[in-house]
Amino acid sequence: MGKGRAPCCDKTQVIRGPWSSAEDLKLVTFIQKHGHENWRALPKQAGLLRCGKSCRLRWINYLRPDVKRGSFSKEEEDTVITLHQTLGNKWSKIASHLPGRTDNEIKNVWNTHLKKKLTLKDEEESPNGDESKESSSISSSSSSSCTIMSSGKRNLEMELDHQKNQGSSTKRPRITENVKDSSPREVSNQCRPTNKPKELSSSSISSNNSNITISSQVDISRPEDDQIGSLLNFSAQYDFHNSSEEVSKPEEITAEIPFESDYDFWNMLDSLSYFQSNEVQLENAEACQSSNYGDAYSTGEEDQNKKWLRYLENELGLDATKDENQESSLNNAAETLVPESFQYEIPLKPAEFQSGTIGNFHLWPSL
DNA sequence: AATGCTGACAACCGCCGCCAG
DNA sequence: GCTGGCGGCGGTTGTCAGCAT
Repeated sequence: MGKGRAPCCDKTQVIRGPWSSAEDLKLVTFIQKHGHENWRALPKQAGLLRCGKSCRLRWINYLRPDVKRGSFSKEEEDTVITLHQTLGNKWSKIASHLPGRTDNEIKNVWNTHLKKKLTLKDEEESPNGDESKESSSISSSSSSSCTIMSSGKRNLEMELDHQKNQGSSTKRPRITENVKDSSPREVSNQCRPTNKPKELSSSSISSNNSNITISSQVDISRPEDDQIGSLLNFSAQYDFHNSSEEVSKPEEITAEIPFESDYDFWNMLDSLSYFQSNEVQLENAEACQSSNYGDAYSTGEEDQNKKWLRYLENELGLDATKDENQESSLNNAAETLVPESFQYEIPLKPAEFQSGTIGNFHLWPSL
């Protein structure tokens, strides 16, 4: 009534910007337990000082267990290009054809990579400077683009291959040496283009598994960066396969933990000294592995949850083995894992992350 | 070594469509 | 049929790592 649309949330009462691992932990834990029937109410219920939309985006684009991360394969890129010709900027529709890929990710890939490639190709194909060429290839649903694409596609594929061999090969995952925070940028390093993309797929035991295959995307060259990703594999107690509806009914637990493809990953973890020195982490890693084969689930759901939560803590670097402070911090963190309590506070200024700690929490192991 | 540029991507913003009341 | 709330979508921005100079 003359008021206009009410804002989705009070901007002054919510945290904005990159998500901390503590927030991720809260969100994942809450959704795992309660699902996400009401995004607007979720932040308050989960003890998060975030906008519901922000929670939703964070979950869908990053925390959701079936999100496939890492560089796009040539097939995926081709699929995006093809679908974009017919669907235009309907990223969500395009994403629906690429299991595990989010609309945001596809949009980013298109805007930063594919669009330029197509433009370059078109210019090469039509050096006469036909003004229509660019729009025909880039424009969303132009039917005329099919002609150009059909002729340019082979070149595009070659170029994509070339680019993979050159561009991606020189890319390095971003180093978290001096961790400012646990923002997605650091966490997402797990799947940045690596110098051995082929190895990634070959290391996957279940790359053709239509089920969750996030693990196959893990950049094994930086296993320590895969903390969130791997924990989310493990956290997939529900059948997350059905995208956004996956956790709406928490009671439908399938106890499915698609972790098998991480065998090499865990072997690599074993070879890392700092992990070797961390008994808790190894213990939980082993528990995680055994859980994959169903062993751990014989101990009951509560034990599963505890194991998962402890694993979660370690994956997030909430290392309890260092000293008493950190141990008590772990206890505090564990409390936060029980959604009923919602006892600890998130608010953490970015500066607090500079030393790699959040308050008492040890974020990442220093290398 | 320092600086600037570029690419990549997470996150935000605002609009739209659906749906319940 | 109207209204408001909510989820979803697409466009845009901000930030930072890596690279080039």
